[in-house]
Amino acid sequence: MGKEKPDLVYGTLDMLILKALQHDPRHGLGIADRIQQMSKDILHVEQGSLYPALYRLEAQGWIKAEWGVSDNNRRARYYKLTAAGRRQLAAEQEHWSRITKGIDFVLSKA
Amino acid sequence: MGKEKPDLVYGTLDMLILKALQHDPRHGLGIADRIQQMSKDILHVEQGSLYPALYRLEAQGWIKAEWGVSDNNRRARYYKLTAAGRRQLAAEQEHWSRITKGIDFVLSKA
DNA sequence: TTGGAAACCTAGACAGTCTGGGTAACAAAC
DNA sequence: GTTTGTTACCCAGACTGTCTAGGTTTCCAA
Repeated sequence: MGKEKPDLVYGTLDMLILKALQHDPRHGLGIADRIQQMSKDILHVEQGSLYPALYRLEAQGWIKAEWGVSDNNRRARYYKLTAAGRRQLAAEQEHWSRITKGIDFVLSKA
Repeated sequence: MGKEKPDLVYGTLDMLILKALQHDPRHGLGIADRIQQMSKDILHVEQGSLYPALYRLEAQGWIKAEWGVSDNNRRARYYKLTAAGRRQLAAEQEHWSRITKGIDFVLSKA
């Protein structure tokens, strides 16, 4: 009943998507599934967050899209990481680890 | 030049404020200073984020305000944690650690 | 008496997420 | 061969939290 907190941290989705594409290209729902799986089912990505994020990332030139066919024989848009995307991923990880370190300093005060 | 990433993670401010009030009451700017200091200067809280957050927290009944006088002899609004606020802090820390664990699972994949 | 700093406050813009819709295409069941 | 379910994509609108950029009042020091 209570309003549950989201299972995502605002502002981290772009980073997670880039990470999910690190090795192979994937289509939208495949990316969401992969994030959920990699996070051991802790994180969950809604479609209404996913697609806007993908457009953002594509507009920034961090991923590139191409139409293809999914395992289930349906048309699907495959995204793959660009070189700039790789750099961006590194930068975002860097930033994330820095800030979470700050938060953890605060939280760990007795 | 480049648009710097914020030195705060969206959605964590409430938790940080509650944490900063854990032991003693403090006034607004004092809370911001304390967060910055506890985080070893990694985090920084803007006034335009701080005050709205304080009203939110007060409206939720997690903190309680009282007018007082600051060290510098200026009038200041001192906030202190309520019992509900303490519970809330615990819940938010729990949630934070759960979600960041998920994110770290994702990021740590080779 | 002017200036700076401490402390508070607010409006408006903005970004990212979520809810809740929707379409199209294929597969399987009947 | 039509219905039903699933996969995959898409979008509008609401909402939340943060930031920018203003502002006021009060105190202290030059």
